[in-house]
Amino acid sequence: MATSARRGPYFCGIDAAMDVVAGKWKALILWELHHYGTRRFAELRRGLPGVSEKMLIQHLREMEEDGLVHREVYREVPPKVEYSLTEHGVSLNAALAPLGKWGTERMRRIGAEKVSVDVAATARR
Amino acid sequence: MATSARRGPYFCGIDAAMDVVAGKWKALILWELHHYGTRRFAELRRGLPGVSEKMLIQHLREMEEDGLVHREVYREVPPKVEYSLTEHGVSLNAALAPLGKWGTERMRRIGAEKVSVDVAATARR
DNA sequence: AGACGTACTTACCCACAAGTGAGTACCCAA
DNA sequence: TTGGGTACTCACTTGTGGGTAAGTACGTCT
Repeated sequence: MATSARRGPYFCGIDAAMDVVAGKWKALILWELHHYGTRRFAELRRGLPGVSEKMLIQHLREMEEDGLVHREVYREVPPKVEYSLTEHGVSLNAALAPLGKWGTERMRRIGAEKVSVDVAATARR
Repeated sequence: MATSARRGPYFCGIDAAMDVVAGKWKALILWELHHYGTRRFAELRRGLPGVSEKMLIQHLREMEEDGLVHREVYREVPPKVEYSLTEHGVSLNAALAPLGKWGTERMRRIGAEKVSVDVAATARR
């Protein structure tokens, strides 16, 4: 089956961290979960404009395997699943903060634009 | 021609930073250049066991385009090219430090091993 | 009765990141 | 004269990350 579980050997810590964050949407998922604390599948899908259901699930599963997110299933009539960050997910998110700051600075430098839909969500925090 | 130059639109700062760091060897190149200050092409190749010449050059060129590394050519009999970090490269590397720390911690947790050759190369200087 | 919402799974496809291997032009040491 | 070192370029191939679209099982809304 596809991806995940490289689990080293790594060249260094950054390599190990990147292995876990690599994937088009993982950093965003991390950020969403950190921001909202806990989110349902469909909420995440709506929060990440452009993500496909396949990739969302795949990434969530990998991040669960890597111990970054917690998956809570409620056996209810309309299915309900809640995702949240584990302590490792939280600490990873914290470790990503300086990188995010650098990236924001870079966006300012090169005059890159933001994805519009996200702006609303970001502006509210 | 291949890669590079996505230049947004980005979802957020992390997205923008990842765009620049994405690539199998970029973080390692960053680390090497930061560690040694300035390195020649062949030195980098030897310092990153397993990298192909094609990828090394490709990544170096992209990082140069992104304003992370400086390329100094000496028009000498045996060609000589020196690579070093720009101030943006240095600051990016600094922003990656917490991530590296997190990754190292994760390696300890899951008991991942390091690539051996790198250890020797690092120890030697 | 049909559309829509929940949370997925499965199959198929393609673009591109990355690997392989050879070639270039020049010089030096054995 | 063969081999190795400098720093690349170019053509070809492969692996896979990610996209698209459909199906599933159940329930409510209109």
